[in-house]
Amino acid sequence: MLSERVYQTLRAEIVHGDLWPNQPMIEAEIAERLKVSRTPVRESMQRLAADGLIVSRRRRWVVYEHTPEEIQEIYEVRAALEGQAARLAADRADEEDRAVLAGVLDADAKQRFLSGRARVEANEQFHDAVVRAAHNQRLTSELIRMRLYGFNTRVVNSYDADLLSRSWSEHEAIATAILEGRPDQAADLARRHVEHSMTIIFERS
Amino acid sequence: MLSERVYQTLRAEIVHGDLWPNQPMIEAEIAERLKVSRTPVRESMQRLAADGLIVSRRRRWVVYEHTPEEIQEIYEVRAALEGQAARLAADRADEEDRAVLAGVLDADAKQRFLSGRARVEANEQFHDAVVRAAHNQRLTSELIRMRLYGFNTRVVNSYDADLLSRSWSEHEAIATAILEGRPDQAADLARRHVEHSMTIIFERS
DNA sequence: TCCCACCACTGAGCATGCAATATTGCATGC
DNA sequence: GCATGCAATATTGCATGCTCAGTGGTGGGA
Repeated sequence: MLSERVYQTLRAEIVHGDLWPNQPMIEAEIAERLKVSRTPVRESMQRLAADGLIVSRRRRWVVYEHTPEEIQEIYEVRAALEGQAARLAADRADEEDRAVLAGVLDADAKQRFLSGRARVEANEQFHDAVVRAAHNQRLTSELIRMRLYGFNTRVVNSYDADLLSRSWSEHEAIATAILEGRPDQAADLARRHVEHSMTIIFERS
Repeated sequence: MLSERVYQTLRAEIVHGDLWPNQPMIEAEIAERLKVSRTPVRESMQRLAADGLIVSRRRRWVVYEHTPEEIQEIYEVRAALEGQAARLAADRADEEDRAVLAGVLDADAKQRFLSGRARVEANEQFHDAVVRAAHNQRLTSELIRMRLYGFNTRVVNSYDADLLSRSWSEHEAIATAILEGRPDQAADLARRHVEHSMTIIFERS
């Protein structure tokens, strides 16, 4: 379906940062650029608006700029979900999940993360490994929705060496709690990990 | 906007149970019934599909029927969010929140709930009071999304006197933890409360 | 009688036209 | 020089027509 393709394209452009907050999104312009009619573009707009990525202001679509308060709120929701993911992972991780989790935390990955070369990717891989071990598809998709904002990438990219190191230790602690089957502790650590990264955003700005 | 009105109408019809799972939703039919053209109906379909309420099967829209596994997944997500709401409420509830929370748990409300007369409403009022005290708009809207499924209402309606009583006690315990400012305990109790109601669905079916 | 092929029909995907409305720029007056 | 009102323009909201895919029904042959 064209409308699906348009939606994916626009969403990627917003999250990746090609389209900036407050930038107007003009139906006809996008339609021409993507070589489709306005109809699939309109349908994509509805979905992007439901995702909270764009908003209609005075009969115009613009990329939405989240206020600091809203970013904090999103992080609080995400903290709850990452906590639940870690909890369920500690209960349910099978052999394959454990292998994946151990894999994303090996010495090689640590080097890449701490050096900053692939910090965003390594970070995502860890959180993906946890959520995957939770065996809950809905939780997975909700967490993807929460990570679907432009500001997430910026956060991890703003870490200095000290914070990268601290963040990695937290990952290790969460993984250990999961692998050793301590759901309450895993949930607590994961929640605090997200809360911690949240406070960093606001200290910096 | 017509498309907004159509969306609200259809969503309400699905959640309320006027439209049944697997029932086909025909664009032209709905357009005629609601006296609008097919365009706003199409746009509503996109949003309903994003909500997971309808699904396109072989080029036709039908009301989606969640599998038991998916219902369990949704409850696990909701457990995490209600837990977080209770945690934040324990940290942040102001005088007005406390009054509301006490109000929905007074002797009169208890009577109405236990007698079964207004069980669904009283249940929603309690959870609303908690989420309101959490002072997090995003968490509120995510929780509303989670309660937006037809099966939720059916759950509370299937409670017998014993379960109603047990459920009320859990509400009281959560409220106490919030009012006395014990976030960890409030979160734990709220999460277990949702998990508990979840297990009931599956024991019954 | 049963099975298969073909055809008509239903309904969604997309394009486009038209109307309504908000915005912008310009002219005019104070 | 600045404010105000009007006209032109930009852009969305909605309606409708066309096309194509999937479905079901019907007729003919084994």
